[in-house]
Amino acid sequence: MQPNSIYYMENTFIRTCVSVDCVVFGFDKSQLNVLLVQRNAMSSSGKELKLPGSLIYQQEDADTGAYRVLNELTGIKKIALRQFKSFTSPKRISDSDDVAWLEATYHNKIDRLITIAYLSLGKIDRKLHIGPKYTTATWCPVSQLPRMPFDHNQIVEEALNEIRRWVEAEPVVLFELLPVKFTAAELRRLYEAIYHRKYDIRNFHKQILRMEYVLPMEEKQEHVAHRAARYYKFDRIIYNKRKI
Amino acid sequence: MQPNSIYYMENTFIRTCVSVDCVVFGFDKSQLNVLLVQRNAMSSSGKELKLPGSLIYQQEDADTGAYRVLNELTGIKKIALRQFKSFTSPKRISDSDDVAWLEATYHNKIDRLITIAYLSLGKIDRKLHIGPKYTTATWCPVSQLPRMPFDHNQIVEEALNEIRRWVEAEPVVLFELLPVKFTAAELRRLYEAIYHRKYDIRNFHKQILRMEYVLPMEEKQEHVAHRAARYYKFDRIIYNKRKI
DNA sequence: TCAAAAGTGTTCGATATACACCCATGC
DNA sequence: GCATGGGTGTATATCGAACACTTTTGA
Repeated sequence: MQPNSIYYMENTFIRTCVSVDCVVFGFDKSQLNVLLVQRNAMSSSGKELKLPGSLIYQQEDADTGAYRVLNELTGIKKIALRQFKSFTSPKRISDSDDVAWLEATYHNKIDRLITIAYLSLGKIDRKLHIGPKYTTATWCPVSQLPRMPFDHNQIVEEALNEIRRWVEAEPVVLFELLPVKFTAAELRRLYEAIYHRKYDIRNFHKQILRMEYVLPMEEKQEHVAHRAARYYKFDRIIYNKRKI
Repeated sequence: MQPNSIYYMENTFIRTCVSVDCVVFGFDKSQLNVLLVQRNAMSSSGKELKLPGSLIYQQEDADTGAYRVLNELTGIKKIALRQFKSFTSPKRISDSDDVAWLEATYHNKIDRLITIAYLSLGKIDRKLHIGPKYTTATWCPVSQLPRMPFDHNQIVEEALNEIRRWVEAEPVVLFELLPVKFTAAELRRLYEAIYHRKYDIRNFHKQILRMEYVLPMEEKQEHVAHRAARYYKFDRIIYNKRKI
């Protein structure tokens, strides 16, 4: 029996901590932003911003942990959330700064850590009620993300793909990213940000007409230096009645 | 500070084992089947069949663990595999039979276990080279699944949704489920099994024409008690060249 | 009066759906 | 010759893409 056979390794099954990390997207005029938190400045690596996350507790499942993280961060109780991938590489905590930060934060020696990544969406103008764990939270445009600890940059990359699948399965989530009343151009720019392509304005108006749960309002923009745009609103009742 | 506040709980972050469980689908004439293994008969619960799976090792990521499980089970080295969801509820190992089986199998007290579920596809007529861990493996029609341990029934349910997403993203996986040469009717019945709906025969032929990587062959069925059907084959080169 | 963005219609090709009859083979 | 399943074509609706000009408003 060789030392590296599977039989030799049977007594080294991992026992590991498990964390959740949340990629919360917001939308601001023309681009997607990610909500990042500041980790206590004790690093020389310059990686001060990271995804909000937490180890999960003994009696907690991952969904509950993710809700807890977002609630501590934003004060929001009800928020749509979607697990999208686990990240399990043994190398994901190889950076010594990251190891040191983990041990300082959780008062435990942590040799392995897997994380379950969640996707969520928020309105960017909502006030954040930041809990005691983090000092600041920042919306950061996805095109200008800093280098982050662990594999958080990769997690955001994959979240950007997942958001399309989510929108296709449940278009309602789009309207989590927009104000209650929004213009056709705002909705179009949101699609453009998510799908990373341009949409023809005329065709897009037809597309809105087909979304029977997006209702035109009488109200229009005011004090804009061009023809005022009509506002639309999302109708949840019609949305829930639609057949798919 | 209340005993049940998050601060109190900070010293009870989980350290847990992590497993992978693989849902391997096969296709047989008209329905999807799942590859199940027999767990050593020591239970009174009647839950003898389960998804193939394993705890993962200290230096192994989950993908590697899933490849290892399938390789031990089938002897196949190269197999398409897709992580699709983690299952983390503390209650998923509440059944006492399941707890006892875990401890007998892994020689460890296991109080919590999260699993990362994988989806894979195999040809149902392939000979299985079953490794030492399990005695038998069985293809079980998804319509006749037994009650299985842990949350394995739920995992299969979710895999049945995931397979559609996978097929849409990478249609190549369909042909993992079919023999090298197959008839239009076989491909159609595979779609019907995956999408759980009927397809019109004439329209389906047009759909095959549009799949430029599905080539008609000269060869036809022989010794069938009806008009012989043409065989088709999947052309991987054309498939890889296609623009999406 | 100008700059800036809003709003609007038609055409084309591709795709999805509905639908009914003849063909080849083994028994 | 008959039962069984294989193979074929047309018509309609919907959808996505391409494309240019007029309208409204504040500065």
